[in-house]
Amino acid sequence: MKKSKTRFAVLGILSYGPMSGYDIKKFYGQSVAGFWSESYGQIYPILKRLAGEGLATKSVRKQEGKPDRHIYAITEKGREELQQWLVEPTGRYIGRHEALLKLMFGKQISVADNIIQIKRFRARQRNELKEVEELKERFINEEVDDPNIPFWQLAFSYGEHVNRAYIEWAEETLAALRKMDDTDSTRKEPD
Amino acid sequence: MKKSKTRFAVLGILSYGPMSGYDIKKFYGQSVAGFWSESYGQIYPILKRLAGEGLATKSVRKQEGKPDRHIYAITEKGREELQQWLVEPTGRYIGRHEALLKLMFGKQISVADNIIQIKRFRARQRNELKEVEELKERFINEEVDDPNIPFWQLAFSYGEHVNRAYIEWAEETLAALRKMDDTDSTRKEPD
DNA sequence: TTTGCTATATATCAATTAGATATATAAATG
DNA sequence: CATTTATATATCTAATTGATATATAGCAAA
Repeated sequence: MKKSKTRFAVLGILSYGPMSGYDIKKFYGQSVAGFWSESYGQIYPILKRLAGEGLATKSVRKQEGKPDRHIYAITEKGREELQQWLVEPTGRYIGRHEALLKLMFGKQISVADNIIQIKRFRARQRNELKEVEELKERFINEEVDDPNIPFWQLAFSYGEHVNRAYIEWAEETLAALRKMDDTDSTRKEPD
Repeated sequence: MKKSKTRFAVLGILSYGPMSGYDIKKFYGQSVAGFWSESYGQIYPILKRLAGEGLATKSVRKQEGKPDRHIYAITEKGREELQQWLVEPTGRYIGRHEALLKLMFGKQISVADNIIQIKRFRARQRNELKEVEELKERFINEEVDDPNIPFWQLAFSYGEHVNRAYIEWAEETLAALRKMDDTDSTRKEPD
């Protein structure tokens, strides 16, 4: 059977403190944007399941105007299961960068079109890099006093390394593409 | 509605020449191992669908002892749809490296255990790097004369850049972890 | 001032993807 | 002689993604 990573992504966040599904989604859309993500479609069912299994407890905080907040807190049993997972070896991970897939079929389009795609890729990763750098700064200087910060910094550093690698590769790839002879292309020139 | 990347991963491979589902799976498990993957669970249904939509044609080659080979070939219509997709802008991609997720909850385990995990990560990526380098060499020297090789080389180069970034990050992370004070850890020392 | 956007919140659904397994034969390995 | 690896197609469950539904409030622009 397959093992859900989301289950532990949720349990892990709860180790930071009691939270709602909305909070969890926000965390994975802001703080670690770029190197992890989760969707409501899994968060809410998993929170229910965790509560059912005694790995988390649920409490409801009523609010006026807005929907009630369903707050989940990790239990001792939950923390133990989390720790057990944390020390387990990790399986192989294969990413799926669409830009790279497209490049593999680059011969089907013009060199110019390939260049456009790689430039788009570079632009995106430059932007992601900028965001990670800002995030990193934000946690160094002002704000928040959280014992998990040292580990988040390691994650930000990951984002920096990987995005820099993407950008460097894009530069090299652009240079290589510019040297390519367009007559190779299978694609028909527009009439 | 969501857009399947596998559909184009299959169509794209068929642009290299007629192939069976088995061949396609083999390609995504060998040649570009590490930066793309596909499963039978999608390949076979998609091949059928592509044939149904006139984007590919099917022919059966009988074999003795072994199952028949169902060979699919891309049609002109299929090539056009592929090219259209190739020039489309690409959506944002967020990877999910389990090792990184685990690190975010690193405070829940001992520094020593965190180090073990990062070492495992480094070992894996070192291995992946070695494999990419070998693959790259193999296509430079001997073997195969395929017009798509220049594009595969760009993909191999991607693998080198990214894996090197992973490894460098792991080194830095190990250094940072070794400086960390273990008394922070929430985890109880074994009795 | 009303329209649209953003934020707060929970929740569900269909489509996509991952990973394992079933079936069957031949060749290679120990 | 037994087991593993390779050839092949095919299917199934579970996990994941991405969009949408529902409902209220605050804010800014047209």
